[in-house]
Amino acid sequence: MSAPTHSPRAPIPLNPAQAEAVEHLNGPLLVLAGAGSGKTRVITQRIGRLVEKGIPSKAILAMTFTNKAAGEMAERAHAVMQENGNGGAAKALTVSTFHSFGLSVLQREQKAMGGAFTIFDQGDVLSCVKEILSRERIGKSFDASAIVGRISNAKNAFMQPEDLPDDGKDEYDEITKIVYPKYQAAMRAFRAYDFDDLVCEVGQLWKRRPDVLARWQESFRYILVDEYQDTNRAQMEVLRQLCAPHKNLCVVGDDDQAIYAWRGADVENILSFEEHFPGAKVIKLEQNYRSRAPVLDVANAVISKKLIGHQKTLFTDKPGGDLVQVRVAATPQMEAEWVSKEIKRMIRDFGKRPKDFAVLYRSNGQSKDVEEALREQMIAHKVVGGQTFFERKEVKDLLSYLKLTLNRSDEIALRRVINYPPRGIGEQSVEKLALNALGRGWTLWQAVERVDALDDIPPAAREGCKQLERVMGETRKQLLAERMKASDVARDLCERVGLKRDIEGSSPSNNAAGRRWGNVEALFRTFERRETRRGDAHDEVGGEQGLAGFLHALTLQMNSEEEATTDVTILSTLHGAKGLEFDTVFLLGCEEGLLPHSRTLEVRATDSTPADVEEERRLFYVGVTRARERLYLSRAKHRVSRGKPVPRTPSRFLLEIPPEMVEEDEIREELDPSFDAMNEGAASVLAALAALDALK
DNA sequence: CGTGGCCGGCTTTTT
DNA sequence: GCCGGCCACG
Repeated sequence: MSAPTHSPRAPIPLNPAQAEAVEHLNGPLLVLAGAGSGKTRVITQRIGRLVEKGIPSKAILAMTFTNKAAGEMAERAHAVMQENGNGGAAKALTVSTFHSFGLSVLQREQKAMGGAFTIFDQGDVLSCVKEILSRERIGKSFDASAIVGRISNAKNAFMQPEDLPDDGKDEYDEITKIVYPKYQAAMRAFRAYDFDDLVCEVGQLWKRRPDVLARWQESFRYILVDEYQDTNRAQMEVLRQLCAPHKNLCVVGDDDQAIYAWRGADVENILSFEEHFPGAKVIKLEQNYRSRAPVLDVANAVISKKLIGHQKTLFTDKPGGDLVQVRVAATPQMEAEWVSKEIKRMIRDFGKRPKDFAVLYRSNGQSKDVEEALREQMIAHKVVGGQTFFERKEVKDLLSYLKLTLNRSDEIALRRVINYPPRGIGEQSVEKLALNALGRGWTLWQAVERVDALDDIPPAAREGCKQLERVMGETRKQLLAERMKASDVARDLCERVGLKRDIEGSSPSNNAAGRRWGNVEALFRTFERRETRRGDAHDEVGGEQGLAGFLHALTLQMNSEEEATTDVTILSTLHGAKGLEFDTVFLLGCEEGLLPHSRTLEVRATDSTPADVEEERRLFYVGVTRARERLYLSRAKHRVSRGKPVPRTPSRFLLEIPPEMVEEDEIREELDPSFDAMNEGAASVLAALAALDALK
């Protein structure tokens, strides 16, 4: 992570607004913290202050949005306590995301009910809904992911199946009204929770069981929430429940940085905080400690055009700074090439390091050209986000076997591996098993186990079922009875099902086989790393609990392969860059259709969230405010989409910036022979465009 | 039942 | 231009 949001300024005293926020300890408090205004510092100082005042740190709960943010905040809070001489209290502090907090509540409360449960990721949820659609024989050609989106929206709004209106606005509302209850029933039968459940099932549980709620209210008497603008209705309800008796809720956020409405976040939470929590105090932090004036001017210019929300204007007392640079390239390839050369130049001429730079863009697909160009210039870099490792087929397959070992009701995991590697249980046989299960009230796994009691299963499939049952039985024994380490269990399992053999046999090349098996081995290593790390004594490593805990953690932090990557240039989407800051920021693709993205410009029937161009504006704002010293905004004049070259127009946000605030220039073509190969693609695009023009 | 090839569609952001 | 789904064949 290359975001030391604090280091050089730690000794600077709090400004009056910050101090007020730190000292206001009791009752609801809303801190409207502009970008770079020291909000994390306010939260951590406030935690330190609470502890100084004698509040036991175990009664304090700090909520963040991402795992990364949680880790950072815990670290900084510990540092503050250390400074205050309360280092001993640090361990008992709880800093977690809403999702992992929800998980631990459900885990603790359901221990009595016994048994492991599974967390479904997007892919699992999608399979589940597809399964329901086909089982229910609901017409045809519904977009399952659109339905998933609507269900998720309902959950985010803290709505149960019966809370959905009978008269939906469109056919997707209607189909969702039918599917949602069936989906919930299936999830409970599978002993599975989806991401949204981790929050709203807690709210539902507390609603049903005031006695349980009372216990949690007693254990957490001071709540702090970061990035409050990104919370959804369900999260707000959970907070409201938790704070009901003491009202000690401090939320920090910035409505100008609300960029997750598409995922159910409700800006109303921060806009109406004072209504939700009567008597709330509101404090605005407007002094920016991060960026030079020219960067801030652009940020203010963009955000002042917004239509709703709390008005804030950031200011700085840092003098000087370079004018914001706007660059226009012929193609995205040339844009990327220019970025890489500019970074190289600044490293060479000004002693900058790779980590001083970030390249930001709207969508993951834009990273490819930049990666290539940076590789060409030999600049160390890292692409954040862009789901990768845990999405790989072979990784998901192995994880499914392990999930199934712990929770044999997990039908999605079972379906994934029931015939992988092939063991004679084809699609027809799976459907027969499922039908039998349905008719007899068994789970699918029970149908596999009791295949002898079924008469319409072909012999090959019958054998396959017995084989699978044997494999799973042995694995379960190793894990539960012998309490073997997860890494060893996983290795044995692969051996038993012949995973390596299958990968080698089914891969197109030796190379591909090596890579795929390498992914499996990487997963082994991930297990081993956790087993050896075990600094936190309360985490069991072996056996059922150890594996279950680890699988949950893996699902909740899919893409954080947290390796201390230090001195590298960061490539990230704008969403992924929130909360980070860099010396120099390149914001690529400032074009209509990309930023704002075309998906928000043209509405589609399957959309589950109303498109909002204002959110794109805030996204642009987030990108701009990541820069400390220098900011570059760039765009390409032509881009290839769907195989065809398309002329591009500058982003409306670019046009809204007063011209005197920026310096604009064309990126001129370099006569560097080593780039001939790269420019070939660009040249052919230009040639095609010329041909197109000639036709007209 | 399993495999390979062909055709078609489309492409945001993530706990 | 790429990936994924579908169909036909072995």
